[in-house]
Amino acid sequence: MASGKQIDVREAIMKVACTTVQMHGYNALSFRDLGEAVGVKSSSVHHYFPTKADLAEALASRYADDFEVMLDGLLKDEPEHDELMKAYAAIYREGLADNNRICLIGMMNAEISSLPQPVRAQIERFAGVHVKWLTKVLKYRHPRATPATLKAKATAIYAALQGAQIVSHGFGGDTKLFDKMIDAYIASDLFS
Amino acid sequence: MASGKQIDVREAIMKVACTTVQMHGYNALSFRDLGEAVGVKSSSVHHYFPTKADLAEALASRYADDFEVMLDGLLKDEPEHDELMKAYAAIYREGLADNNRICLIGMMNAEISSLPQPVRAQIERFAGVHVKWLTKVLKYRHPRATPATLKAKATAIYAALQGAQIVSHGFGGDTKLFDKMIDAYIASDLFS
DNA sequence: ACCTGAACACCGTTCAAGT
DNA sequence: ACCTGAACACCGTTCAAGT
Repeated sequence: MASGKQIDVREAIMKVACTTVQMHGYNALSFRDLGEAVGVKSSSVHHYFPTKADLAEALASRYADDFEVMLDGLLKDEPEHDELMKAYAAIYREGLADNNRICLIGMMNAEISSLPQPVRAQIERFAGVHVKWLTKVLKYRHPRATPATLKAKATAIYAALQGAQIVSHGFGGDTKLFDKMIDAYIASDLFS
Repeated sequence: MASGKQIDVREAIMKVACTTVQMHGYNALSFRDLGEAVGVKSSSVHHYFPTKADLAEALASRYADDFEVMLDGLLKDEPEHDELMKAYAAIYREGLADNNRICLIGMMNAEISSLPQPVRAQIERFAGVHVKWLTKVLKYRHPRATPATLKAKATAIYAALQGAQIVSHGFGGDTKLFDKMIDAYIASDLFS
């Protein structure tokens, strides 16, 4: 049987809130707009998320969870290194192509000063998930490289993609610009 | 003789506003706080900058101007390529080390949806200044490379630095993290 | 449990009024 | 020219009151 209505509303709030933050940012997110979008008053939104920070924490936590599953899924078919890296870059590209959305955590990185500690913990966890995954992928390519070297490169790749996405976001979600950056990353061996 | 008081107030507003946006973002910038910081009421701030967007445009425009001068200044002594790139990366590092500030335009890239066209034009001009300068630097190294290849690499370097800075910003302005990313960029030949 | 309206101190903006 | 207070519709948040 289907879940109660309260879960639907909570779920609807999170969906709208996530895409809104990805498009416009945490500070541009309004509880009144959020309520209107899901058909309740802003005071009802507070019933599910007592404060805006609580909502941000829930969004960041689930976003990290989803990426952990998604990234592991990419490894299932044991694809080649270059295909894996292209698939990873494609994730960032898809956000831009769909209403000029950027990574939720990329946006939160910029707005970090507005976000309290529990949200920051999720932001760091998200980065950890990405760096761990990229380190794993790089290790197959460079089995004799030191863990520190692999991790540094993984972190650099993560940052480079966040940067390519945010700069492209500033240019109206220009996917052609994004593609050129990715090609240049590949040409410089940053991805290999 | 010294300039009139109106210039001092206008100048003070811009200085405080610039660092505030670099630290907290455009959407976190308040005309009331701004007035309090410079000793006037918020309605007086509107006398110098009719709207918040006008202030943002003035900030972005001057920021682009300042970088144009600063970057050209780096070429004056005709330093070696590697030194130039390290000097370029050091600019981003300095912001992080000073109250976890990020590039004004990097922050505006994230908050682009809150910014009207005149501000976006300055954001694009700023990116143009950086890409043009980086292309020039890269051309000395690769005199036979095509303009398109050089520009693509220059754009990728610009985005990679923006990303390294924003991710480090999310980690409390962690300059050690930033340095590791830069080292990985250098190791992968992204900067050469 | 879920929702609401009213209140509070905030926000950008406008404007008539001061000097 | 420069500054102000008051008003407007917004904002997150709280809370007593409903069902």
